[in-house]
Amino acid sequence: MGRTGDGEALPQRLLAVATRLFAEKGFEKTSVQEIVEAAGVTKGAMYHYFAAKDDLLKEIYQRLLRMQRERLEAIMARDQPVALRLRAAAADVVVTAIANLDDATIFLQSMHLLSADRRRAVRAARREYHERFRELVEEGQRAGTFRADVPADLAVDYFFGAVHHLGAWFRTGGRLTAEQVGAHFADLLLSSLRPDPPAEPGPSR
Amino acid sequence: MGRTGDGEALPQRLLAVATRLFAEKGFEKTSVQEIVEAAGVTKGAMYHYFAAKDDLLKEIYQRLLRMQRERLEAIMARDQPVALRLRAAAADVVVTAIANLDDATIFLQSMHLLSADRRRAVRAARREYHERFRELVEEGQRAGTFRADVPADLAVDYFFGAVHHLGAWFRTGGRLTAEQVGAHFADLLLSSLRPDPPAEPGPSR
Amino acid sequence: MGRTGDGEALPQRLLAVATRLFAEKGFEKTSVQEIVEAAGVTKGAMYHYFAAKDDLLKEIYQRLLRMQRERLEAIMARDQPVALRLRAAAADVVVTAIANLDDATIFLQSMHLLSADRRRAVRAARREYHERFRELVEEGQRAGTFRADVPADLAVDYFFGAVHHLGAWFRTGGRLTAEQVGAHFADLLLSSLRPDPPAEPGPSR
Amino acid sequence: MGRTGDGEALPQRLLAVATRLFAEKGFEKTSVQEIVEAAGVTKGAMYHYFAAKDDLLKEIYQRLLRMQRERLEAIMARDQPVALRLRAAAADVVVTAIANLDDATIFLQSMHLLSADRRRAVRAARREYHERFRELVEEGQRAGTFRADVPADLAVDYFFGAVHHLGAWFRTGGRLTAEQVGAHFADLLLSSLRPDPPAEPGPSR
DNA sequence: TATGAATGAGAGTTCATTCAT
DNA sequence: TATGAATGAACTCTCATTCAT
Repeated sequence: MGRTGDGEALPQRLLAVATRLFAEKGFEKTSVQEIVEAAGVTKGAMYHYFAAKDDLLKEIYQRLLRMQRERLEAIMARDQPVALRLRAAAADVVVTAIANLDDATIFLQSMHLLSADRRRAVRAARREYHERFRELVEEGQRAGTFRADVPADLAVDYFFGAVHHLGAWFRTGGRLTAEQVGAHFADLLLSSLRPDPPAEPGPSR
Repeated sequence: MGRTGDGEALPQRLLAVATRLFAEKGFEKTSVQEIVEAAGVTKGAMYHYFAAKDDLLKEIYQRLLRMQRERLEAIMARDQPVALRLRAAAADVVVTAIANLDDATIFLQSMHLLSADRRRAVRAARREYHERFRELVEEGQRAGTFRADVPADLAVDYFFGAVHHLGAWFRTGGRLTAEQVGAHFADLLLSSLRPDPPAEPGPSR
Repeated sequence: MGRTGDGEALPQRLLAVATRLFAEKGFEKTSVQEIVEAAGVTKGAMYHYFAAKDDLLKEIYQRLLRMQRERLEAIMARDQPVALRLRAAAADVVVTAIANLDDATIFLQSMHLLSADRRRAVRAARREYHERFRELVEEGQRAGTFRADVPADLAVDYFFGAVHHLGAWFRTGGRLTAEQVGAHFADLLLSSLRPDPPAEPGPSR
Repeated sequence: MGRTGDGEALPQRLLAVATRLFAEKGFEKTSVQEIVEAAGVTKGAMYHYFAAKDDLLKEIYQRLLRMQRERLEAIMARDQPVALRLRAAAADVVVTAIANLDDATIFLQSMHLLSADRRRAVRAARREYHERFRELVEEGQRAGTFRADVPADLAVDYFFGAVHHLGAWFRTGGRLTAEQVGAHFADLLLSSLRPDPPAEPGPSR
């Protein structure tokens, strides 16, 4: 069949189980044995679908990157002022990251464990994503909507640092909803890019 | 003796070597054997000073946290307007993190590998540090210097996310110096906390 | 059908592929998966024709032994002086071994991997073959054509050692052709069996 | 201590045990677990001395090659006619191979399992050894003691084939002693190299 | 203060084989 | 006649840690 009694294809089930365990205990502290036991199969079954434990990680990364990329493209294509598009994109990436907090946590904690080749590939994909984001910022800078004295890539890295860090403090059911955090983060980003910087001395060159 | 021919006490040398290797290859991929070989001693010597491999990690954390905490206290004690103190603190944490980028990288990548007890302890120390930072923000909010419609802790987490993420992109000798990045980050933080937020709809409750 | 598009019956194709791979990489380092992939089928198909991986080995052995046995019988049946028949048989076994060097290599390298039962059977078949060869030697010894102070079976083992070792050094396209090597080997065998051994002290008892 | 209660250093004991098991069951069918159990230690102890299972094989090879090489050198250095020296060398290599039949058996059966690098190194060492042997043959050919119409290297390969094959039939306590087999083999070699080859047609070029 | 041999538990991975379809 | 998902057992190797010296 290719299906088990649990109503989900085995590769997907293995991936779901692995995602949960990796987020809970970390990639290296999660043994293949634990994964297959949690999925109710044997190691051989897992190695039938995934050539190595690393592959599970790779799949999780690709899944997350693909989704974020698609959402960003959709937002960028809107017919709206650049500030609105950036705000929407920023809020959306936060909400999406929270909705897939396990994936995002794993991403952050485990990328350094990938083989050099894989790491390079994942980094390239992420860089490409950041560059799309940066284009939005630069567009606003050219239009005078955003201040131009902040390097666009620095602003983007600043923002994504905050996003990646969500897993360290955000708790579902806590004081703020994912949407509220998204709105706040977007607001902070937009505020920090407003022209007319504060009177205090900024960085001079 | 307590000193080896290399002019540094053995515990410190072990710590320095471990810091470099952990940052390079990750904590779990660095074996005790590699550490002692790089330090030019044997395992027994290491276990004489550190009860476990974990202890090296703990020491690295404590060293970083202690330093950051001391610097923050000194800045907070200044007799300056709150905005200046926050700006100074923000810029300083960036410069310090970059100056100790190995430590900061390890912090981020390996905390989930500590035993539950140790992790709790480290988290508590870091939370305390963040709270001191938050007090600055709240002081400014009460004084009307900073906008009050952004939760202070969210703003702090936002900022420290960016700081923790430095290791992912900052390169010594790159386009920007540590000081320039610190100034930019501080500027972005202060900008985002300015009163009269942008006209676009912010988050409502 | 029993035939694939490649114009060869599947069992034969599997055997041919396995022979090549076993000779290249060794029996144990060749996985069933590799064999079926190289043959362009799936595992199930192979297990339909061969009950076990061992069976492929058995077939290769039997094929080689059967052929050598048949050729030896034909030569022994000739109406020629015994020296000519032994020379012809010796040269032929060399040429045949070289023509089927993969089979011979596998024979030598992998026999110890067979199950005890199979190994016994293969050994018995080979012993029988060697005995036919020995009969030739003994016939010549009785007739005075060959020296009688060398045990016939020892001489045969000596010769077949050399034959089995061909795979270790013979290279097609090298300095000597298979026929030349066969002639030399036959010559060395016949020479060593000539009466009137050399003057130096032979083995005394 | 570096010594166990059994009065032999552990690396040597492991090597001895491994040699016996490899000869009995083959390298690949002997697990590391079996080796260490037979030696009465744990896996870790073995890996403390041997970086890999392969290393045991390498050691066995080197031990055998070193010994054979030393004996050959000693014989070649004698002040004797070349025929006597070749006879002595041939008889000695047989006796030595029988005295270390386990090593020799393993050599033959398992060399193809070594990594490419190691295999190359072992082959080079063996080739060098064969070349020393060949020099003896060539010396005799130049002196007219041996027939010159047989390529010296072919004669050497012929002889060593027979030697390598000893493990397939020689049994201690059987009809012939190691010394008798050595004498016979040497006799066969010398006989086959006698000048004035048999009247029957030899290989023509 | 330091050595390094040895442990013991477990890691990821491989693979011949089975079997429902 | 053939598929390929799944098993289960075994494999080599790693490693933090201990302890007699």
